[in-house]
Amino acid sequence: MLPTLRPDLNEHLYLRDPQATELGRRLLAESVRLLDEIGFEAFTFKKLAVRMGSTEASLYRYFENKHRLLTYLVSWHWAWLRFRVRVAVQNVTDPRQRLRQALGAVCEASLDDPATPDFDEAALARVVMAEASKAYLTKEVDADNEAGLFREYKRLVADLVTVVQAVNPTYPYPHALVSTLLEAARKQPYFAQHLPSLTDGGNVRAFLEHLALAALG
Amino acid sequence: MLPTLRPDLNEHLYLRDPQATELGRRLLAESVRLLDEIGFEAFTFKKLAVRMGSTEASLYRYFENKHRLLTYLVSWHWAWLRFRVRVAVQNVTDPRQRLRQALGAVCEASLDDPATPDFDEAALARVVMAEASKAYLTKEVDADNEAGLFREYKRLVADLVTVVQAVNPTYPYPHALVSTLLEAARKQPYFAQHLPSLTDGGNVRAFLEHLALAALG
DNA sequence: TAAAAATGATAGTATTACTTTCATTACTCC
DNA sequence: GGAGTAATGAAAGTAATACTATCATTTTTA
Repeated sequence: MLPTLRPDLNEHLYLRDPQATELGRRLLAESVRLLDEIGFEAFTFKKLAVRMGSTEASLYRYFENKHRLLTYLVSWHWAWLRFRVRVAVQNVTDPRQRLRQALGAVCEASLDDPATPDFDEAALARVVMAEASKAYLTKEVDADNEAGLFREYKRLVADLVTVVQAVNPTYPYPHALVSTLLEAARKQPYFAQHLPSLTDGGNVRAFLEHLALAALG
Repeated sequence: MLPTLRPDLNEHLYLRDPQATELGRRLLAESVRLLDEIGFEAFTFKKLAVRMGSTEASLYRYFENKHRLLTYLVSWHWAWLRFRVRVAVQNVTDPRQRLRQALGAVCEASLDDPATPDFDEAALARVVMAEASKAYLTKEVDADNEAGLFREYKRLVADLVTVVQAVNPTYPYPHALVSTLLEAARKQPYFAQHLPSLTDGGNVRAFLEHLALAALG
């Protein structure tokens, strides 16, 4: 999906557009695999360079640091998910059904798209599950936000808010509900895998649907 | 509250019990302030040692690394919060009212306890808000869980699950609901401060109460 | 008061997170 | 086709991080 969707991500996310060159595209694809394997803390540009047969210096020409790269990858995921949500709700008129469809898309974000064999979207979804919150849980959050680095996430939330508001225009916490649902869609599968006593073993989609529809009355 | 509550935290969290010595207690108190000021990524034992007038080597005798220290502090917060939840619901018999009281305690976790002037609980609550998820979002999550490092959080969830189940024993997702509410209780104020378009500016407690009671029917 | 435990001082290592410089290769536009 | 420009690679260097080790000194305790 990455090579075909090609969303216009905020240019402050990178130093040189990684989608514009072969090395940049390999950087993106390989970094997802490496992040998935060893996690953000152990990830370094040196390790990535060795793996790619490139050099540290070359990779630093694309991204200021690994945190920016993570924010870039996560933003891409949000852009891709927003697209999937749009597709899922199109041609559906009933507001509740639209909400159900949207939540379905949000929960199925971990499936790989076979149309893009060189890009492992399931791996990216796992990376997002484990690392996405590290993109904004930093002391630089306000500066990064000012620079527009979280635009894709905000857009996704805004889209989902309209879906929620169509169900109940008087509900007083649509933004909080949507961000809570999105966080839960990523945290609950993580808990199911690693801290099972924090969840109920299974159907995250059913949980979110029930929660959202109950909240909206 | 730290000096008075003194919960028995899992001994794998530390190398030497920091509550047992004066240096250990200063380590805890100062690390909270430093984490609050500069964040987990910039935090080092060297900086903390300089600030405390101690040495790096001495601090490394208490905690294996800064990640363990963070997990320790966060565990302490959960133990403290669990205590507050217990106090908040005691003598309340109506299940719904018990749930409201419990959520109130969860949302007011950021208030300082004036009984402990040397320990800044409001700062710890801010640290928990910004850093707590980094305690378990690592590649070591399974090993750490095996070692019991997340016991306090699980206990808090378990306590809240009983409160939830008293309201509606047939609700199918009590653990998922509780962990979602707890995450939201920390994320929503963070969003309100740094990413306001992801929330609805304000009453997190009212949002959580409405959400929980709606879900439980 | 002697033994044991805790702390401090100092030094050392491997790795991380970059930056710099310069040579080489590749692309591009006239 | 050749000149100029941009991208990459190779190599080296730096400051900070995340520790560990050793040994002397202070503090605690029995």
